[in-house]
Amino acid sequence: MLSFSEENYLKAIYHIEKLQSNGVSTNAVAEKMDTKASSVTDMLQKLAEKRLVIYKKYKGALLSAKGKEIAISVIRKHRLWESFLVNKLNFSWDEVHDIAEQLEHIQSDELINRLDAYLGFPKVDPHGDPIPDKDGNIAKQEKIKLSNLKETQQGILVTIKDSSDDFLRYLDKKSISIGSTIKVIAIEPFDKSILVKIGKKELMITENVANNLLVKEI
Amino acid sequence: MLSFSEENYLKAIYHIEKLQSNGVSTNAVAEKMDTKASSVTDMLQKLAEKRLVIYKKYKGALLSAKGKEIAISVIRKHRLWESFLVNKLNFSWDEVHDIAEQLEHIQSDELINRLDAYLGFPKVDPHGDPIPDKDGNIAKQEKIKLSNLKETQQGILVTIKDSSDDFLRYLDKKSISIGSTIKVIAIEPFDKSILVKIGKKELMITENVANNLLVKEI
DNA sequence: ACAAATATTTAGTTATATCTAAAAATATAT
DNA sequence: ATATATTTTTAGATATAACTAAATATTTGT
Repeated sequence: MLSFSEENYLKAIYHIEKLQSNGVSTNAVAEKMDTKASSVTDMLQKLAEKRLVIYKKYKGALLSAKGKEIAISVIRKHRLWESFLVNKLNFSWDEVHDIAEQLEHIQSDELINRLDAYLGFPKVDPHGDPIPDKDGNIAKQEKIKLSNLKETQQGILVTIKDSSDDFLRYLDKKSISIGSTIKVIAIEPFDKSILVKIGKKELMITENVANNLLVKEI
Repeated sequence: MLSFSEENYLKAIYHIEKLQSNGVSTNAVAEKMDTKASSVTDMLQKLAEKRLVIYKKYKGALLSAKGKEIAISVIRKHRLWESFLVNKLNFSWDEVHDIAEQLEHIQSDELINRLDAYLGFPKVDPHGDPIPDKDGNIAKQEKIKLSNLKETQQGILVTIKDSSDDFLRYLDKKSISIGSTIKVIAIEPFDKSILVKIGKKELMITENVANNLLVKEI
């Protein structure tokens, strides 16, 4: 059985792999895990020994099939627990991350499969991210950045890329949440800021904000 | 913040304290935790340093007010999670212990209080044990051993003292479960075995079994 | 009361997961 | 292409929570 720490490393590597197709660098993992590069090297060596990553000195790491399977199972647990917290315990979607970070390490396949059933086999979590099924299959999502929409197009907000507290608070203040329908009214050519309509209100957002809002086009 | 291990020690000491009013011995803790006496000594010294137990060399340990508070909060979490697993996810009450042992260490007051509300503020868990409230108050339960009942008396099974797998399987096979109404038909003077009636069936149980079934007299 | 048995503690070891500082490899820039 | 900068690894240290073996304290039985 793996430690919390090992599971967290596998999860981090998985997420980084999805962004860059090449090997995952020590530094990238260190940044994601908020730890030191030397600690990452130690852990990569250990995970390589356990055949969970393929690791070449100075060349970074990639998940093995087994490592990927474990990473996905942790992500499945994380997203199902987030769904539980929001849908059953009425947390708001920006409060649940830290608790789900703990719950994702609970070991019991039976538990997580029953939780899945109890929630009605949800396809996406409260942030709009897809929930892997029992066999590790993940439904592909057509998500594009809000900044890729053209004037008059609209989308449903499905994912927040930057999940820093500051950004989550900003969204909350502006009443922007997962599921919101957002229409692009006008794009300012000078700084790419965007005038959008959310519900009945019009709002100006920066390009940076628009890059961190992923929508499903409708 | 305390480690899982520290929390488990506090919980073990709490349970042992309830049985013997004097100081909790190193050996008693070692047996309960399935570890070595020397490991217990190490931990008691650490917990004493953190003012969570009062510890005197060779004299055993007692929980401080703070230590007791933490122990009770862990027990509250354990019992609420067991209630969730049984009442919402349809686990049977003999399957939930190991999962609850993990869930009891999740850190979030908000989570546990919302879970409590979601479950309807239950007073007892699926084993019949009382659930401490948010402030650490535990309702007293009038529980007596089935072996203390006299002929013709009856009780509702509220707690299983011995929770070994073998015993739980025995009870399952005999269809004895928390909430069962048990009537004492006759007591054999020779070996104190008891003829009981559970539902419509009569059944002979040994004194040992009767000592491990705690009932609320009705 | 004292020897034997039992319980407890101490000392020293191991494994995990982290860190800092220094060394080594790789990438970059002129 | 070579010096400089960056990245990565190694070596050595720390903290936690276990363990074993040996030492010490307490309890028990005669």
